[in-house]
Amino acid sequence: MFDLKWIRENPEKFDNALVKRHLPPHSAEILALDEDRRAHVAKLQEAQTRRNAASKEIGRAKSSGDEKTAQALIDEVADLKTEIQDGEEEERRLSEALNDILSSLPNRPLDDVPVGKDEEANLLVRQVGEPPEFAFEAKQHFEIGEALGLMDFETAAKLSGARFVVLKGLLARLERALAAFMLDLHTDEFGYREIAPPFLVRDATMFGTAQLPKFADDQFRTEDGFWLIPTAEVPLTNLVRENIVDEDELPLRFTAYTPCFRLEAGAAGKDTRGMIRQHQFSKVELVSIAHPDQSLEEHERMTSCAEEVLKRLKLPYQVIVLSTGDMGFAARKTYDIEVWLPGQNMYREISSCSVCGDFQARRMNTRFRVKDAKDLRFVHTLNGSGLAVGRTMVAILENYQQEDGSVLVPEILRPYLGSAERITAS
RNA sequence: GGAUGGGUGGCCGAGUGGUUGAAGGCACCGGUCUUGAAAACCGGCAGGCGUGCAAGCGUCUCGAGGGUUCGAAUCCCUCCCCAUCCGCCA
Repeated sequence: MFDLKWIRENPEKFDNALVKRHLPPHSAEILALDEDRRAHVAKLQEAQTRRNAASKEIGRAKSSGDEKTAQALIDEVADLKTEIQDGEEEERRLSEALNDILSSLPNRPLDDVPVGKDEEANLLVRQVGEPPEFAFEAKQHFEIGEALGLMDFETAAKLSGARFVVLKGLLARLERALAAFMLDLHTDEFGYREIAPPFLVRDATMFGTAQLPKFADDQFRTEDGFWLIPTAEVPLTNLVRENIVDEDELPLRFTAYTPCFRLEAGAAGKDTRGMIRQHQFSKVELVSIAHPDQSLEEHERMTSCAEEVLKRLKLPYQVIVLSTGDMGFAARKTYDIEVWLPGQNMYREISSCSVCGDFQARRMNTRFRVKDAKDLRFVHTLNGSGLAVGRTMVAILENYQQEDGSVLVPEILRPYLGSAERITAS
């Protein structure tokens, strides 16, 4: 969502941002609507002013017993009434039209975001860790998991169809261990507050983080009108919807371990095998509600918090900055963290950390009161995966695989797995 | 699913047709007092939109929309949301 006043003053910047996102310019259309709307508002308010003045006079006339003057004024006001009603309706219509456009346009990329058509234009920021060398041919995670008898896609298909998995034994426990490890790290060391949020939310919540109205087709919806969250970003960010928060409690940092549900409507044929792309996966999410002056700094910090998970798991990864063509709708800038997958011989996304500026805050109407001034400003919001648990498991299986088909447990996870050092066929 | 009661400013909470955009309290801001702080006292303090260089002016908003009325937070209708009790249930 955008600030109309800002668009009025910076139409060319606004359009440039859209062009960077490979969308046609919209400022002319928006400003025409806006101008129309303001003209109507002015006219409407004028009529309202006259009505209000007349109403007051009616009160005075009546109380002084001047029925004749009162009646004349009443007749005058009756005419104004239809004018006002028509004006209100027109104003509502124009405001809605304006809102429909504004809420369907993506956020403006920051200036330092590489401009490009798609992921080809993403830029490498840094690489950390060395891909492991194997004396044998590295397998993909699903080969490893299935051979261990702990990862079962066939049974999952029986239960739920494609893009689901059943994990068993130590792999099921590994999922829980990873979540616990990540949450402990983010809460104990990085100051995030652990939240256990609802996984079903309503329209307004999905609108707040901008899944709605544009991406309804990517979401699961219950018959009762609830949406299954596609990420904990949705409930965590909306924790402060319609709130006025204290300036000195910023930044608010939240983390949650939740399942995420995605229709993957546009991903037919992509990553059909294995756990990479599922309708349901779990993720530990990080969300910050930040002061506008500190949101960029917070973005770097959040990214480093997510990276720390991979460092401690000793998984090699790289950080890239997404190009304007690859960035999500609400983001102004996004770092993706990609983990090395020996079985695929490539880096794959395991985390995405975005700073959204005031884009979501405007949709949620989340503000803070400026100290020593009484004006209200929109907060900035950020979100990042810290990390996607399923893909982290994939990375562990592939990076820690052994020639005999077993998988070593990263040291830091062993306390969470009953001291198990190795996952073997059961 | 059945039955009630509710939705008012950052928060609590008065207010059932006529300067009520809304008492009072809390919080917050400024000041007096104090060595400093607290307390006490005095003063300020809703948001959106429009207009204006600005001071300001206008307008809308008491969950949302519609209606009655010269006039609605207050009356009527529809919808949304919340709470409590009963039933069911982890």
